Amino acid sequence: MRLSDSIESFIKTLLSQEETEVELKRNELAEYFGCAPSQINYVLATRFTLDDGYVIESRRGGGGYIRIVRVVESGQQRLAYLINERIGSAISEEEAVRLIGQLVQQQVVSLQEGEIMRAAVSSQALAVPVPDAIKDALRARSLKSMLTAIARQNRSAAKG
Amino acid sequence: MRLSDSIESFIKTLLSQEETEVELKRNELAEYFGCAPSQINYVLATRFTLDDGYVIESRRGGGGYIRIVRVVESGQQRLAYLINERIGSAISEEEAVRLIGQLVQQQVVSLQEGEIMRAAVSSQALAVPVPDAIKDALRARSLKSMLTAIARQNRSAAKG
DNA sequence: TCGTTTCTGACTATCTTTGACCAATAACAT
DNA sequence: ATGTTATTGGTCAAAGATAGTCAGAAACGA
Repeated sequence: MRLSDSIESFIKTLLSQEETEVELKRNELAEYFGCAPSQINYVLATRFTLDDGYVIESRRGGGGYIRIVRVVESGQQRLAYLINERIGSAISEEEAVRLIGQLVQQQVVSLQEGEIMRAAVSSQALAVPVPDAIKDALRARSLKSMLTAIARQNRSAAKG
Repeated sequence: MRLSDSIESFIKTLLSQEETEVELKRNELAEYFGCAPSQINYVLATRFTLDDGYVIESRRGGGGYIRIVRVVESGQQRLAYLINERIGSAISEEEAVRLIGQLVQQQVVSLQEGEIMRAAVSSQALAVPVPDAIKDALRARSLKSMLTAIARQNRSAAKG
């Protein structure tokens, strides 16, 4: 078994016992596995991405840490569909507004939350000198990122 | 737990019991925590800034002191300040996250709304090939756009 | 073999803590 | 009143403690 796989399972084991998040020290973990600290970053970058349903938070300096939070839950099918399939890598403002409107309609998000998301992907928000293709990509990323945050919130709200 | 974190909680505990301000002696506090006096300044500078909603006053010499005052503003005032003065034309992810956290703390926006905004301005959301300077500009526009949407919602909610 | 994935190490970035030196104010002596 | 000294707090740069990045080597799989 590869080192990366070992580290991946190790972290997933920590996460699977009721825990939705785990905090660790990069150097300690590297020490434990007898590898370079940067190996930990590699594992996180390749197996604990947002698309995989994880969010990584970290802090440097004394008392630094890496926190891994599992965010995807199969219950939020609509959000999961939008995030993983529907939106893709680029989306126009019109499409985005339509999808957001549907979410409000279906009461997946509140009216105000819908307004916030609309604002974030509005052409006004993206009024900087970059090609339209990049704006569409930005819109897709922004939207998916927000929807993932919502899915994560719903999940922790459901838990308590 | 870090020393800074301990000192921060200590001060916040003093502030949280009905008290809107607290006065202390830098040297005594440093003595109590067994650290260099300048450590106190570090904690104040990093965790009790105006952005965090605090004002620091102090005096040197015999009977000198440091006073920490928690500032109270209405949600609309806070939003207006952020939109018109604080954010400006560019903002880093770290700063944005801090400001959003403060809004949640002050209950100007809900936790979920905060998460949505965080997601919108996250580096993951902005992971497209443009210079950092443009990302910071985008972030500022996006954030102000969202905050404006919130202010507008609040206004119409107050009226109708 | 060739392209992809894994792994490492040097270099960089960030956060914390300390200590030497500076500045302001109060207390005191005259 | 004025000058001197004691008593505070302020600043800043350096050291220490973590984590991040990236180019290239090594291993792997087709």
